[in-house]
Amino acid sequence: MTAVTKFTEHLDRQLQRDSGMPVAYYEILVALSEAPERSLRMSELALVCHSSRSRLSHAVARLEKEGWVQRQACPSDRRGSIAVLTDRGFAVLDAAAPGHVTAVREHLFDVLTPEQLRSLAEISQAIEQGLQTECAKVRAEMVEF
Amino acid sequence: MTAVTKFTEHLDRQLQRDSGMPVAYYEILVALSEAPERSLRMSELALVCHSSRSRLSHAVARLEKEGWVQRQACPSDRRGSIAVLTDRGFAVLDAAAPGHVTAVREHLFDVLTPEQLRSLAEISQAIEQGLQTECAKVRAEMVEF
DNA sequence: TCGGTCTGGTTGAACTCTCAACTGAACATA
DNA sequence: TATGTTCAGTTGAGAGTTCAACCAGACCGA
Repeated sequence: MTAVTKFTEHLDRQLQRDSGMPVAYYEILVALSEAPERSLRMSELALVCHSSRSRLSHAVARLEKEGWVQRQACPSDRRGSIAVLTDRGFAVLDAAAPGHVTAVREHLFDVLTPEQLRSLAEISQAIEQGLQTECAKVRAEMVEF
Repeated sequence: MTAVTKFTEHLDRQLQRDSGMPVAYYEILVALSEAPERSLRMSELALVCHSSRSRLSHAVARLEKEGWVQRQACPSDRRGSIAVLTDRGFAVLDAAAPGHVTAVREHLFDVLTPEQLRSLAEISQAIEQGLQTECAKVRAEMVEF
């Protein structure tokens, strides 16, 4: 846990300092930039970013105020709304990416052997699966009520 | 990162739901409970909890309002202040611990093989050391000014 | 002993996150 | 068509974190 918190804190500080945004917001921009048309429905975006609807809504509001993202109405479902990465947003992301990528490589990939990286991938997957079943359990409990 | 965020979110939610406190505060109580006299200077406590002074100050203020911790003046250094775990705080910790420990075992130790646990320990140490030198680098830069 | 600097700790403002409540649209069923 | 339920997303309040500014005590060289 110490390693993880130090690592994420380092990344967060780096990105905040150099690009004025927390990692969570950077990830939103990345997700949008990789999507077709640089746009995603809010719910999809929440899924991709492992974020709650509420959190994403607040975050996108901030990104929109910054002029990095725009919200559009969804034509097929009038409840929906679609977040689109603007050119300015793309430019900001483009400027932020190298520093972030370097930081990740420097403190994660460069300090581990290929063997350790393989092992870490397996470990992560095991933990994730363990929690997956947990989430299913919780959902099952919910249904009981 | 997905595994880590899901894992910590799960722990946080569990502790918040069952004991009304975030993991960060639980860790403060644990640190105090393990210290001699159940008390530590704020700076020591910050070190043990990997927390900034500011964060700890706010957190202890909240714990004090709850009646779980008390602040005392430090006799040897009049700048210092000492946080002491109260009996009520200890009782709360005692009640919170089993659930938290179970959650950690269930989703971390039980899903990994002994071999994977050993590997994870090594990996974590490597990452931490990599960041240690980084912190030293930053500190060195600071000195330049 | 006097200034300058460093250290321990606190504070307030700005920001992010969480949680619960809410709006409006879609869907199902009678 | 009316009614109840589910779904997508937003909102506001409350809580935690961060950052920078600050106070007061300790330390140190002249």
